[in-house]
Amino acid sequence: MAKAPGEPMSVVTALVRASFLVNAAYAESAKEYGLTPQQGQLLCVLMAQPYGMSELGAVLRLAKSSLTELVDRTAQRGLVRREPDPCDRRAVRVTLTEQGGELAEAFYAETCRRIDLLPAGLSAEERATLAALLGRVVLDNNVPVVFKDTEENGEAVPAR
Amino acid sequence: MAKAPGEPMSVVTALVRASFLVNAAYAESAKEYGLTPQQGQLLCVLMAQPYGMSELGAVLRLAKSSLTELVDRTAQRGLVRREPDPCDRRAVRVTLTEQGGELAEAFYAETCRRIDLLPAGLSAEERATLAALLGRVVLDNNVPVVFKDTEENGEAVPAR
DNA sequence: CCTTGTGATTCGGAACCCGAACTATTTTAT
DNA sequence: ATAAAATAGTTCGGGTTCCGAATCACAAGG
Repeated sequence: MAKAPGEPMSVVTALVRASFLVNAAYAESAKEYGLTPQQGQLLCVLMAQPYGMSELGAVLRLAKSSLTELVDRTAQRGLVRREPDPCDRRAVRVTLTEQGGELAEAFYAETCRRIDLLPAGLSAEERATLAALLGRVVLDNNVPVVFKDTEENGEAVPAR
Repeated sequence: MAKAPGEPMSVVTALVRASFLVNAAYAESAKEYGLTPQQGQLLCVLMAQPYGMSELGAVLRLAKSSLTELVDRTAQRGLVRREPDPCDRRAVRVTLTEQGGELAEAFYAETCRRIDLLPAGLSAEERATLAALLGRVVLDNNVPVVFKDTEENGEAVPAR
């Protein structure tokens, strides 16, 4: 049966509902920059380095055809471009254009700002604990780096 | 600049990447039941009670037209139905059919099982702490109940 | 040199998203 | 009591996203 109101939330429910919250903040941030969430995610992934399509598809967990079209649409806007792979004439590498790089940085910063507001009700120590635990879940499950980690996006967890 | 490998992950990055992880598990669970993630989410929300379209749209954070079509598709499959609102002839109420209720329960249980595996590398105490902190973030941000909370989905946080 | 495997694209089909406009009904103002 | 305004929900046009199968070009292996 459903829990009584005062009863604490399970970790499963907390993860699902937190995900819903983060998705909404991410989508709002993307919208502010005239991006769709998928385009925003593509730009964020490419901030680290150019990627081949196969690897990019693995990182984003998309079917090959889905990725081809996402890259098509994003390239159409001048934000990314396909470059020939010098080592393999079948392959292309996807990289940010100058315009795409600038938009990616701005979108990334705004997304960091918005997401950083979500745990505002926690103390610094609680934030650090949350980051440590959630970070371990992320690492344990080999989540690809769909969002880079820098000092600029919220204070880092103090070293142990 | 990017952090050194050993440096802890920020709470912002942890939230975004954890969200990616949860989304993937959710989508896999939906697929196993022949549902799309959106249909699964609709079913989960309706497990609690029937909803009017306006309230349902608010909970799911969808435009009115998006919800109309989502309900159309899900009703087409016999999983939900629209009922007239006895108090307001403009309004309809969306409720689960018997078939939809059964599928919702199965999908919900499987999703709980999958999500419950994600923090498997944490101790029971760490899970409780994660649930408490993430739960507070969820409550602080007024996240709608897009996923119900019962004793069955992972152990609850011990009472304080 | 031929066969197999890989990288990426194309295609058909479906789901999903939203804003504007519309219809029916309820609520509010006169 | 009637008209105007607001609300509930649907329709429509346009766009994004998803995927499996099929295809072509190229690389690797036999």
